[in-house]
This record gives sequence, structure tokens and C-alpha cells, in this order.
Amino acid sequence: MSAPQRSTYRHGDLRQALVGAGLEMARESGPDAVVLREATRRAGVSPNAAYRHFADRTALVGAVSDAALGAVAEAIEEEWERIDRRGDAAAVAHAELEAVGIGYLRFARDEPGLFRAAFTVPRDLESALSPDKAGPRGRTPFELLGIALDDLVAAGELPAERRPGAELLAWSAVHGLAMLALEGPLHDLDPELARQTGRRVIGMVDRGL
Amino acid sequence: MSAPQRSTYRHGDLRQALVGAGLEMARESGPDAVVLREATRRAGVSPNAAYRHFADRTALVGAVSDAALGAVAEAIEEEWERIDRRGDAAAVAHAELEAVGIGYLRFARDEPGLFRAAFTVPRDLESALSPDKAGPRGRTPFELLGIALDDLVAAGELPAERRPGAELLAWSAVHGLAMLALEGPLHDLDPELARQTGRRVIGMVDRGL
DNA sequence: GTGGGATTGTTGACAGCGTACACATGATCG
DNA sequence: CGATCATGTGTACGCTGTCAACAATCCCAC
Repeated sequence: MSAPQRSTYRHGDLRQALVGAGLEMARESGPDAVVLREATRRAGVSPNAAYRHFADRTALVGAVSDAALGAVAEAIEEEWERIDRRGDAAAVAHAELEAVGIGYLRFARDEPGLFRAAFTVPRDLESALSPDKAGPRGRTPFELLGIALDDLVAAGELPAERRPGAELLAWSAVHGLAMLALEGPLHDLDPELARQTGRRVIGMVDRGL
Repeated sequence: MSAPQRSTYRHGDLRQALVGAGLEMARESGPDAVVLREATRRAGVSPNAAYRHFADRTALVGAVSDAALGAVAEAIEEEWERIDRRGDAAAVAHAELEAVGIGYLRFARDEPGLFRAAFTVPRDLESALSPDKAGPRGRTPFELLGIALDDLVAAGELPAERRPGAELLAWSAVHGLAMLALEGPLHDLDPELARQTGRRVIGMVDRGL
């Protein structure tokens, strides 16, 4: 599981191994639990070896965060694929928006540690949107959200003048609920109530955009 | 400023001094920057003295978080006092809701470290709502939000059946924006754009509740 | 008042952390 | 084949949170 005895002096792909170990730790207790020495231990390597691949601990956590973002994208795409596209354009567009929100919240609930690793680590927008953090279908969460909003406009369900920046509004609402429920005051909100609140938040976004 | 030489063996009010030092550190760089040993240093006391007042570092951070919550309450109340109450009930109710949101976001912008200390530390709801974390006028942020929503219902601006749990919806939206802008991907959003987005989020809540 | 807990602060120690510096190993390419 | 450069190792330092044992002081019962 952890300390793979290796015969070669070189490791092979230490960088990847460190990120993997970091992901394990983050999954259990969030990004703060990513400890550099422990990662090297799990990779079966001396502590300082990490510095050949990361400038410092922050850089490692950043890489872990990137990987976590990819996992979020995957969760959202999964929900996206499930949409029934036989209805009219308006219904489909609303379903798309809902899918993004549901996927986002589902991931936050199922993988709180990774979720916090993905979004709680300071990074700039362009980095968050860069395509190498996309899901398996190659689309980032932000892109999917954008498509949903575009489709709402196209279907006449959202006035075009409200379209610019609407991502931020939708994102804020859903993200806020996730954070409050994860590490904030809603920490031990009843799970069923949390699910229900999630739906209501998405409804509020849909109505209020 | 920092190490107050004291003559007496006893400190006087060490607990308060530690919380104060913790607040300073949190203000600069958030709750993670609150380090127990440094707090004792600033209080002019040996490291272990802290353990007479806090079970461990977590407890200290918790106390700091409580104090930070009080500061949030104060910021919101400030905005609340500024409301022009001469209009009709509906307008006042909307203004109240807006005041809570604006105060919340203003505090997040002006005191990001304290904001994160207040809301990023795991705590349960009842603790977050307990009145000892209220502002100078004795009302917690959550209470003020509740009053605003009640007034919306009274003014016929919010269907009564949507009232229960509406706090969570409003709170989520505003909190999400704050978190994304503080330590998330919106980290370096243009300040003016951020302000504007804040207003739009509040508008979305007002429409979408 | 005086003696004896109960409080509160101090000393010393330990393991674990991130990281700097010097060194060892080995793959790669002239 | 030998030099170079990327990669991993060893040792060390200062910092952290926390434990255990000890010391000073306050305060209350006599």
C-alpha cells in the first residue's frame, strides 16, 4: 500500500507518486493534511527528494489541488451526461444548469477533503480554467457552467444582458452552500436537509440570475 | 507593542491577551497563521502557560474565531443602522436584506483574515448563533438576516411558504462569493468588478429566494 | 494569622515539520 | 569512455504543538 521498496536508485515517476500520496492525504482531511515528508515516506524516498520536483510544500499542494479540480470536473460531467435531451431547449438548458450544481454539490458531499483541496487553495482564475484540469471529456467545470448559461440565453430563458458574469453568480451560490456545510457553521447540517437545501439554492439561482 | 514586561507572577488576564494576539495573527493571514507559541510570546509568557486556558491550539483558534464573528456582526449592524426607514415596508425589507449582504461582503473584503477565521473554522450552528458572538447591539449576523427575511414576508414580498430555511439560501450565495474571492479561484478579481458582482449576487438572492 | 489546597505560570524535553547545504548516484550524450 | 546534469541521500537547523514535573501565588478554612 505505502512504502514500495525499490531497487533502482531512480524512482521512475516520483512527481506523480508525490501528487498521488498528496491526494490520499487531502482526501482524508483536506489540503492542510498534505504533509511533504509523509508524501515522500509513502513514495519510499527521502524527504528532500521532493524538492527536485516541487519548489516547496506550497507547490506540492498546488499540484494536488489541480488534480482535485480534475476530479470535480469528472463528477460534473457525469451528471451532465445524464440529462434527458429530448425536451424543448428551455427545459434542457435548465436541466444543464441544475446538473452542474448537483454535480458540484455531490462532489463536495462525497469528497469533502478533495473539494476543499480543489477550491480552498489560492489560485488565479485562468489557472482554474486552464484545460489541463478538465474532466475526461475535456471540459472544465467552468466551461460546462458557461455552456448551460449560453443555452439558457439561446432558449430565451435568460435575458442576454444578464449573461456576462452570470457564472460568478451561480458559482457563488452553490459554492457558498458547500463551504458552509463543509467547514463552516453548517458543519453538521442534517444530510437530508442539506440535499434539499442544495436543490433550493439551485432553484434560487435559476430564478434569480 | 508586543512583549509587555510584567512584574507580577500572575498575568492578570492571560486568556484575553492570548485571544487578542491570536486576532492580530488571524487578521494578517487567516486562522492558520494563529500559532500558539507566538501568542504566548506576545503576551510575555511561557508557551505552556496557554494550556491553563485552552485545551490545545484548536481551542485557542476557536476562541479567536468567536471573537472574529463578533466583528462580523458589528460590520453588519453598521450597515443596518444606515437604512433609510422612511419608505414603505417592502422597500425597507429589501434594504435590510441588502444591508446584511453588503455588510457581510464589506467585512470579507476589508478583513479577509478575520473573515476566514470567523467562518472557515469548523463549528456547529448553535455555537455560531449563540448571542455571546453578537455585535454591540446584541444581535448576531444570523438574527439580522432572519429579521430581514421576516420583514420581507410581512411586506408580502416573499411567499410565507418559502420563508423557512431561507437564511441558508441567502447566506450561501453571499458566503460563496466571499470565499471564491478570498481564497479561491477568484482570488485576484478586479476590486470594482468584485463590488459589482457582490451587488448582483444580492440581487439574485432578492429575486430568487 | 496561618496552613493547605487550588490556580496559574515556568522549565525541560520530545517528536514532527519544512527546508537549506553538501554529497552520492547514475543516465545521457559528446 | 568520460563529463555533465538530473535526481535521490544525509545531516542539520529552527520552528511548531504538547507532555510531565516543578514553582509561585492566591484564597479560604481554621
